[in-house]
Amino acid sequence: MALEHAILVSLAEKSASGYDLARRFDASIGHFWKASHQQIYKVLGRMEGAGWVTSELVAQDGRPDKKVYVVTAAGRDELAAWTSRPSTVEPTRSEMAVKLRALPLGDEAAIVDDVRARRRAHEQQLAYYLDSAARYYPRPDDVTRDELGGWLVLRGGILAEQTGIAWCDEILQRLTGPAGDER
Amino acid sequence: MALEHAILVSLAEKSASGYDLARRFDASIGHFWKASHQQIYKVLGRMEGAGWVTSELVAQDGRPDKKVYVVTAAGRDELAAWTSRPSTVEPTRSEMAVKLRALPLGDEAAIVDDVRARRRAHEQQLAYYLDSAARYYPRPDDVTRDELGGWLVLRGGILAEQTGIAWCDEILQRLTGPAGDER
DNA sequence: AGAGGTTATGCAACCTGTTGCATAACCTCT
DNA sequence: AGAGGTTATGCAACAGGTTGCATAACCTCT
Repeated sequence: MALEHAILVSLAEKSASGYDLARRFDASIGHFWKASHQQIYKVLGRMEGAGWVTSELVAQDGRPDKKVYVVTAAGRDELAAWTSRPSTVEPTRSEMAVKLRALPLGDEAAIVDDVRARRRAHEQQLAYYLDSAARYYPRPDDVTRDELGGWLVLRGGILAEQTGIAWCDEILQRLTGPAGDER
Repeated sequence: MALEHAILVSLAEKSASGYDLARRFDASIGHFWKASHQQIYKVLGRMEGAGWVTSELVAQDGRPDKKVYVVTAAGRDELAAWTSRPSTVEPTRSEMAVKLRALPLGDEAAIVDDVRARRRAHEQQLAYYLDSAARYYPRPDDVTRDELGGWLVLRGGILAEQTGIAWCDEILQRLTGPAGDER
């Protein structure tokens, strides 16, 4: 129910083709709302049917034609209306939590490896976010009104990754002991 | 791909009917893996077909019969095998993040209200977790091997809720100013 | 000319989960 | 006897998303 709106936000910033959107979702917005190109094409079709966007075929040289989507007035209205509706809390789904509960029934060494892998993933993502923050928002106190949303989203990402790392550390300490953080 | 395993874990702790499981999912495990009763019944049927569980009709007095599910050896094998497979990172989906990016295009007052509501929800959930921690794990350093998983999951919940509150506070401070945390 | 990569769009089949509804046994309260 | 609540199981239709595949224009490298 919200991929539509994530696409509207992205298109409102800059009109784009399905392919462009898929790449943007791989890079920035996608860190907080994943979508495959198939899903994006499908939803774009639905959105065009609803009159939220219009498309225009653009010929390019050196590469195939593309279909550029532009947000309509109705699309902007829908986006505004959506922001004024209370958001639904997305259900938590933590595979890690289920695995932890399965500890006495499963392969503890493999679970420890899995936690280590998750910790590495969190660290990598955190490094990426910190780099983005330093690059795009060098002076956080001076962010403009237009940049504010992006900055706050990035802050949320940073906080979440740091928390993920802290949780993994607590788990590893309990499972491998005080000397278990070697390697 | 993991509701099956959440159910196996729950059934391994204690055999139960679909109805019992639905209530457990409302209470404890469900905080980390939501499931409706319809979905639980559907999956239980599939699991019985796969031979992971068997069911037995149990007559009760004062209430309708129930179908009690018991984990089989194959079910335990599957659970063990699952724990040794690396977990897939569940895609992040933050409606809040999308709304923040839509700030200049939407209804800012409504978004602020929404953040406040989320903050309250996080606080409520945190209070619930802290209460559970005090009640079931009064001495965290002494948790037994069997309790360890449950304790670590609860810790993850506590950390996540605290982070959620911290993020909301950052957002509110930026959107309503230093005096905006009244009420 | 052919192989392999990038840009670009899309369909079909499938899986998971949600929403809404139906059924039924049994209890308590009026 | 009837209304309303709890316990208990389940189906059908739909929505959202994933996986796998197909197509095609165009580029560069061999």
